[in-house]
Amino acid sequence: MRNREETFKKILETAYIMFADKGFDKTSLSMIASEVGISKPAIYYYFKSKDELIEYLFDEICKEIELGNTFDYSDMTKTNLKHKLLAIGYQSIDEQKSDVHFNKIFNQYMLLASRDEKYMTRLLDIQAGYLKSYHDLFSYAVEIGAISDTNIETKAHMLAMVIDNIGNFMLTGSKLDYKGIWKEAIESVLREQPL
Amino acid sequence: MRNREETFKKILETAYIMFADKGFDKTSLSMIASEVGISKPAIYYYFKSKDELIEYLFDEICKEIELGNTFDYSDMTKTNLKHKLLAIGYQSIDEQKSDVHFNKIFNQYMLLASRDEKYMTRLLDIQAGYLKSYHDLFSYAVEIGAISDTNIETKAHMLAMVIDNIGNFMLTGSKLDYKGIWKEAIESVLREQPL
DNA sequence: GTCTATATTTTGATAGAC
DNA sequence: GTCTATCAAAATATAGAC
Repeated sequence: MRNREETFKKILETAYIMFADKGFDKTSLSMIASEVGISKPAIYYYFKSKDELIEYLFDEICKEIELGNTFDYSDMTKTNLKHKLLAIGYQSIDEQKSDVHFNKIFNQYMLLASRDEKYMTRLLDIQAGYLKSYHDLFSYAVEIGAISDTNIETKAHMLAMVIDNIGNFMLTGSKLDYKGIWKEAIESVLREQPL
Repeated sequence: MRNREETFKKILETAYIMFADKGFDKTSLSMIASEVGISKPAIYYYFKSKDELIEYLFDEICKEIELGNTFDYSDMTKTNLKHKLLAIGYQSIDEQKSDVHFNKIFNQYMLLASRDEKYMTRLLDIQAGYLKSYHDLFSYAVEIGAISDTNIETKAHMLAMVIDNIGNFMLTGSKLDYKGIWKEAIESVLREQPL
């Protein structure tokens, strides 16, 4: 016997994992119910349709991303910029390892978005915020004189592309030197153009 | 009235587009048949199941990728290396624009792969070949003395990450300066470390 | 809140005529 | 080769009892 809140949470957690592992379409409400330990109609007490469950999960994931979408660079200095950037990527890589489900389910929402504007607008927002967080960091680095201000937006986008795709590659199980790749990306970007 | 070969081809083309647009699960054989202009059972004359159709399409796509997975750098010189690299990325970006379906369907196979080893092994092969093609190009550049040989594998992987993810970002419809990002990636990588 | 029972729809797939 | 007719399975969703 569980109360409303506990069951609700359990459904969300179970759906998150099963949707990630098997995909939205290959995960039926019966399967989720069975895994949660309730009957299928019980799910309809909490969500009025499967699509609503999928959408609710999407909202939760979006909120969590938006929370972690900014960097703390209050203690950034001319000398520790490179260290800061390295740490950002390394942390992202480590997080990837600890939550294997996130990227799988997120990629499914990306596909959903290409067919449903409701998802698309939200994802574009997140993407823009994601790119902006790198740009803001570089702007600050320029402000404190840590780097020159040439092409900082493009550089920021380039780094975002690298770390984002590292996540995709990790999903496939390829054993590459991801931290090395990130380090190379940072060092490349920070190398100043010789005149 | 069509002959066997024509109908077969039409089914494949139609399935490719519909699977990309709506997804494997949301595209039924009835819908494909209707679009092709035949009845659903007619499809079973050519493919013994929906899964087989999906798999056949996968094989075709893989073959095509493998064909375009190598670069021609026979005419590479010390002075045109940067131009060569730029051209490779620009071409990839332009191709992306002309075939909007490719990345959509390919991402679905990536998800399939995470649940089916048959797809995974093939995709890992392709991925490895993809990364290797960049590595080989850099090795050749070292050979002809166009660049130093420090970290060339990592650099190659970094570039591959960038151009590959540009494709993903383009899929979302984000209007970024993709060619600028690629140019920045190339210039960053080619900048030699000051001693 | 959760259940059993059931309605409804759709899908993948087959049988068999032409 | 393609069709009509049909099957069996599975899914979403609802009704109504407890």
